[in-house]
Amino acid sequence: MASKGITGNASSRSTPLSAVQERTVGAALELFARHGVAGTSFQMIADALGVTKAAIYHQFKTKEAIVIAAAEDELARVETAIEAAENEASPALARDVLVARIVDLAVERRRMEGSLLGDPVIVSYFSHHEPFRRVMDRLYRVLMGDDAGPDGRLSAAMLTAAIGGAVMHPIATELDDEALRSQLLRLARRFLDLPT
Amino acid sequence: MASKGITGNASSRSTPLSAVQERTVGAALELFARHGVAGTSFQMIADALGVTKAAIYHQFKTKEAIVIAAAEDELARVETAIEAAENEASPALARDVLVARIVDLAVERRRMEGSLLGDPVIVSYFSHHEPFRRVMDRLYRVLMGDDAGPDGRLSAAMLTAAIGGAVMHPIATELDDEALRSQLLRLARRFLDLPT
DNA sequence: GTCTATACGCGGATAGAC
DNA sequence: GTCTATCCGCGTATAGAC
Repeated sequence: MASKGITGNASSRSTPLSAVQERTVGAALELFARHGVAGTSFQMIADALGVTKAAIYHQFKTKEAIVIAAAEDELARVETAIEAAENEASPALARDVLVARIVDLAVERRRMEGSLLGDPVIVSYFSHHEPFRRVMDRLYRVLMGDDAGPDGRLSAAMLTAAIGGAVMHPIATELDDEALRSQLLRLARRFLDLPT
Repeated sequence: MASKGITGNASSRSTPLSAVQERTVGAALELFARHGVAGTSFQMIADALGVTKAAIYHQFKTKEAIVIAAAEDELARVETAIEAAENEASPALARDVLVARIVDLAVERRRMEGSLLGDPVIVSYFSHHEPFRRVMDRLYRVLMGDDAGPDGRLSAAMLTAAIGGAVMHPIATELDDEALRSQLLRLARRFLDLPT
């Protein structure tokens, strides 16, 4: 669950992370999920890793750097899903696969999605982050087809927001993973006008 | 924009707020929008109001209390929208009105929605908050009809998450209010299977 | 890379006078 | 209700040894 198999050549990351850094980001991610980004301190991350704060400063110069690395880590997961979809035989199949994988991802990582996507730091960072935009572009192209107008991008944003937002919604708290997954999949497909 | 006309009898708030408290919440809300909940300190709120921290502590015993009051303020806006919808002549009309008003609300308050809905404090507070659940129930009843199965609630959650999430999505940053509004309305109606 | 030690500032919160 | 003053703790960050 921590840091294997996310990377590959998928990562549109500024600087590749060392193994130690990956561990740090993994620990941070788990803490972000429980306490929120702002609610997670260097001290907590250090404790979780069994090292001192100073040790972490060696890998990341600021807390923001960790947050961004974590966000890029999550983005890489999405990229991996997109790549899997793009390798499908037909556009229709690609779309099916992608929707399913996005839903899986969101459910599996329910706690992270919220803390990260909601964080002001991340939002502003990603809004002028080229790699992020490219990922969103690929995403919406698979989802909406090449012929999607300029509005396609917002549709994709809305769908991902819907999925990401729904899993962290208070209402979803009561549902177990399986129920949540099947419901989301059904609703997402309806949003895309696919047969349910 | 600050504190008029939101209340009425709509407010399912624990304790009604005094005029001073309303001012404080208004200022807090604006700061939350810009800096996030965690990024907003008592000091900042005090500065915005031109008073000292201690003065604020007289109105709210903890920072959490302010956050909750702010969230309830936003919730009251939703309630007002629901009430307006419920007063419509037909269920179909009610649904149309509600969708439109929810979209309006989200666009108008794009910055708040995100900071608040994403905040861990709010999420956990609302998840066992009866008034909030009642509001969501009324919401989904208007949107989905009385005959909505047990899944109706999640559908409503997903729709509101979709709208709320889309407005704070990095992609939406580039759109002006009017474009965002019309796009969201179109997509939301499609989600509900309404004629576009 | 990791440690100990230390600094600095700020945020949350309280006491008590006006 | 608002002020001044003050406490405490924690988060961020750096220096310098191992």
